[in-house]
Amino acid sequence: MRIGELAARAGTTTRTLRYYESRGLLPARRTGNGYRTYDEDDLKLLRQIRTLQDFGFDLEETRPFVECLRAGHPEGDSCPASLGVYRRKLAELDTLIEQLTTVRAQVAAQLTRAEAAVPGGPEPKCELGGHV
Amino acid sequence: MRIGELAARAGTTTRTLRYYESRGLLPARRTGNGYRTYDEDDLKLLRQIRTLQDFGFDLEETRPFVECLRAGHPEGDSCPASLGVYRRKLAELDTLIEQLTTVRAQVAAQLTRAEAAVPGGPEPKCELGGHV
DNA sequence: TCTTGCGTTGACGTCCGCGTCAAGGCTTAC
DNA sequence: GTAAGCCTTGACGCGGACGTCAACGCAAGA
Repeated sequence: MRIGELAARAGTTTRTLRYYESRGLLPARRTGNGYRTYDEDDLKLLRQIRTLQDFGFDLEETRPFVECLRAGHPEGDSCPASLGVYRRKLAELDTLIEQLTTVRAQVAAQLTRAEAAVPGGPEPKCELGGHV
Repeated sequence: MRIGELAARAGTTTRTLRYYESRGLLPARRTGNGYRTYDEDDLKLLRQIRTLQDFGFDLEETRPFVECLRAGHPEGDSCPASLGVYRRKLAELDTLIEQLTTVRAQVAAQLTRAEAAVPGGPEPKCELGGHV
């Protein structure tokens, strides 16, 4: 199949596929007239990449999975290198979630304090005891 | 004080201060020779910006806080607009944390599944019953 | 006087994953 | 024949918050 069809079947764009190729992630065979050609295996590789991208993996982080599939393994994560990426991503996510949770708490505290200092805030849920 | 001193006192760079000025966030007075001049109030504004930046606020999101201080209020969050930014940021953080938590769970599940399929993973904590 | 160390503006570089032309060639349907 | 719709490469744009020159001016101490 050609690039347009592959892109459509994977729910992405031709620009993206050419970008992946430029990164050496998804090289393409060529027909006589210079058109890129892909097969079902390429679609599988592409879907692996897209799934990981949707998870927030960097493109480079998808490379071990792609190479694993290309090496003939049934799944992209059937190789130790892929597992390593999983583990590093988990640690990264844990750190990030923890940081964001901390920030969230600080912002919430600031909001509470500021709301108390400026009672005339928008949308007071109800007037508790305050005779106006 | 001049730009270098202000940057040092706020723990940032002159480039950053010029950038803020270009965004209209922290305009500077000028001396006769064209040098930027700042006072203690500017330092306070700058610290407000930096604190919010450290929390992950976009530069534009710090603007209401800066304007609030410049309007003479004791704190950057003494104004309704600032409270609005707090609330939007909280909602944003909640959404983000939730998404990341979901992704984390999915990645963890993938890792568990893949580890089971490829038992020869690195660093087995201990050998349970497996005679080698 | 000369060097050092401030300051100035302007402009390009960075990172990442593409989007969006531009200018042209191939193929197919009408 | 020709128009539509695919393909090709190349190259600039974007967003955000600056970093990093370059080329210059101003000021103060040895």
